[in-house]
Amino acid sequence: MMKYTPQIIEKKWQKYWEENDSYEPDSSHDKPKKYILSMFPYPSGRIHMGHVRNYSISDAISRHYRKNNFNVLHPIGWDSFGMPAENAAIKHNLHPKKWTYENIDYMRSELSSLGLSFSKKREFATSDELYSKFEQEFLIKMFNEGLLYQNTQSVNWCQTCHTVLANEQVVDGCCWRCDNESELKLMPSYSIAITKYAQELHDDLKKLENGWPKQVITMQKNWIGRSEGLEFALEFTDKSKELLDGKFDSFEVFTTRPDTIYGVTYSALAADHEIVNYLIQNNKIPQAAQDRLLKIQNQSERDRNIADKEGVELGLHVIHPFTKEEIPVLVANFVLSSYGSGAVMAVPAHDERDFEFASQYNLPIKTVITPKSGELVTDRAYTEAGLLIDSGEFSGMNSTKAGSSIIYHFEKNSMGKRKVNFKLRDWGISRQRYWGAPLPFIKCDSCGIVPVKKEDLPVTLPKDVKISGEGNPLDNHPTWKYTTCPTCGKDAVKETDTMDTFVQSSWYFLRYVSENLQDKPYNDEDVKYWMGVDQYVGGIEHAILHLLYARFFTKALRDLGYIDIDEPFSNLLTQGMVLKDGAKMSKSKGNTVDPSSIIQKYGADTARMFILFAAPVAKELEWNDSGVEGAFRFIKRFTNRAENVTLNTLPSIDHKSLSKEEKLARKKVYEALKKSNEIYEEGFGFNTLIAASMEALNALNTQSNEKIWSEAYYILTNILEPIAPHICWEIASEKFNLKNFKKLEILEEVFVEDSMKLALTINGKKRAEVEVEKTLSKDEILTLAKEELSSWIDGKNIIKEIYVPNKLVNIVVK
RNA sequence: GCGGACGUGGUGAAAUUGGUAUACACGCCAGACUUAGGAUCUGGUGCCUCACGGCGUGGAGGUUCAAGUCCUCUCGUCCGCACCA
Repeated sequence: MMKYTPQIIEKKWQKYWEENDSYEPDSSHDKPKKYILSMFPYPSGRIHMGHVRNYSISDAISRHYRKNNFNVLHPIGWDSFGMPAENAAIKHNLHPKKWTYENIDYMRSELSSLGLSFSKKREFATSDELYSKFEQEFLIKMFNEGLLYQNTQSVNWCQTCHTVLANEQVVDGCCWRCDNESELKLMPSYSIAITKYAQELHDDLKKLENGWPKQVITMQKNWIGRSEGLEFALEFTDKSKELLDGKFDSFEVFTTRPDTIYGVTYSALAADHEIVNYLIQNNKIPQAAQDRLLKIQNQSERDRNIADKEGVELGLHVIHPFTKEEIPVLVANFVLSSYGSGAVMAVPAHDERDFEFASQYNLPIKTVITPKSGELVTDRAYTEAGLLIDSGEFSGMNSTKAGSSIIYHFEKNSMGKRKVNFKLRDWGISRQRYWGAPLPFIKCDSCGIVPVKKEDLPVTLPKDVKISGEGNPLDNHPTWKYTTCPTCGKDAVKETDTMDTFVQSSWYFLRYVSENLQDKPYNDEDVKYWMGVDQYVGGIEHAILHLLYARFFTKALRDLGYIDIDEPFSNLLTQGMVLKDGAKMSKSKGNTVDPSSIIQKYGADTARMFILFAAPVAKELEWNDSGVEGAFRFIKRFTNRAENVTLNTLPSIDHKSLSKEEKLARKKVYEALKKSNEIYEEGFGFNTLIAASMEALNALNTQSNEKIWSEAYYILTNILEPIAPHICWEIASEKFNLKNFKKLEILEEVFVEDSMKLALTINGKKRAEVEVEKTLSKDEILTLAKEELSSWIDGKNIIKEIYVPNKLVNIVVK
């Protein structure tokens, strides 16, 4: 009897795969390819169950396609820049680089204990200087093409730590490390002009509809926030122009509801609109109003979101473009300067915010849209479409038609134009950090910002660095930043900001397509062959940021002439979280399960099988120790029964001559094979594939035909190999010399049966079951059914008789 | 508030085109083997009922010979966005 000893056989096969380079892709491009990618890990120190789930899924997919004769690329690497390394440096006085690369070594060994079929020769870390070199080349190109720029913008700043905080590092308005309140500060920083691609990023979501989860597409759509409308200028009255010293004649507003334009009763500006700033700087409004404006200006985004509506009168008026009435201009705290033109036309009768604001400040409310049917309500804003009233020549039109007519009118008379606006903002990539990729620019007093010369790349981090948590370590370094200007040769300083780590993860999938080239990031032929990623697997938490940035980078690199694809990830699978006791596993909650201890106790195959069996891949997975035991027991049983295999090849079997049990066993085995072909095409239902395999083993146990056992293991070790590779390699090599690891044909004959089971139902309710020969006619079957069901029919009228072949008979009685 | 997803046994979950609800597993119960069992094997297990039978996929209606599946309304849970004009 084969004894199941995962600790021994798993080591054995891992060593074998390593020594034979079993999972390196072919360098030739002859075969059809599959690029299977799991989101690369941050080397935090140890792997967690989320990693196990992620890589178990991508590994199963990779192994499946490899056996089906695809050339498979399934790489792994490390997203290795980032703040935890600096925090470790502060806390434990470790150099970030040492901490990071030691973590990588440890996690690499943890991952290999899972038996993952990674293409290891392409492994790299994003903190490798070579990777930075190519990335810096991309960034310089972006800079030269105007896709990367520097400006001064408002950032989250911690006064205590003297550093900029990323949005996600501000927790409840406070610095996540020192807990002091974070504030907004104007600082020079680098931004990538992702907004130039807003339209394409929006439009190309259509191309992903079949390959990406709907939810992710929706989230990206919302984030990009495309909206169509009308942009036009509101002109000041002469008196107001005078107040503004003739500096401003008008300002632009944007609306998605041009049909409501006759309902405009006031206009609102953002608190930091340039006109408002002019009024403040030139002392044109009372001190009290200025104070309130400054207060609103300095409010953090978070405070602003929860604040009540607040307005400040400016004493300015504009002229309504149609009615020529004078309407007041105010500052409203809910108007954002970062969206549209930072100013709105306000229609209180048909916009909730405008209504609330108008009620609060006693501004007029003028109804111009009525519902097509039903009563018009006036105690709140009516925001639906309807019919226009009191709207001059547009009265009587419906909203949609009026909207386009009004835009047409504006365009014809050069008063305004159709406009598309996006919520998406440019991507600020400056971080005042040490452990990040340096920005390859030099600041020169005479020449401004100058890219580092190509031959001087990469710009690398200094090794000797003091990381105290205060200030920017690169800026504080005694010598690092001093250099000379590449253009004029005068003294200059290097840029001391480093890049957001999302820059590295925006193109790592391109680096994998070639094997560690030293002189360029990748070969063009390799990109052509391997891209796009056929299956991307990762957590839903990256639904917006990473996936949007990577999509953008792909398009930008395309336009810069580097690559020739539009979208990087053809298919996306977002796995669910791993929970314990109903909550996400986390150290602070103390509900973690360490993958390594599970592997030690049960083996990697058990861990992998449990995690794929316990829930559908996209759903949350509740960790359950008894469930793990169940997976372990199945693998043990599967191993023990292998003793019934006596033939070392696929036997030929005369199906017709088999007993009922034997036929059923074969059918279950081939059903599992069929399932295994289906799930990789659609849905990745590993849970049902494993269930089908369990059913097959249960059915096999009811008979003892050696041929059937041998055939079954020939097939089952093949289809379970992607899930539990070690034990399947062990059994398949022992019994079949691994000859069964290839595409297997489905024998349709095992599904052909001469009899069928029929449910006998009365009014749709199952009352009996019969097994009948398939040769019986419909009438014979109905007669038989009525006999079987006589006790239910007697004394009643039969109204209808329905026979569905292979399924049921339904007799309708009254 | 807006948008999306989802509600099936004690638990995780199955269920082609509408066609036998609860596959598979966990747990539980009983038995076998055993010095022992938290190992292994066998059988049972939706709920109510002694039984006949009845009821069952969040709830209420509807379509249909037939509804977990389709339609309408409703309740609940989760997720995302959240003053974007």
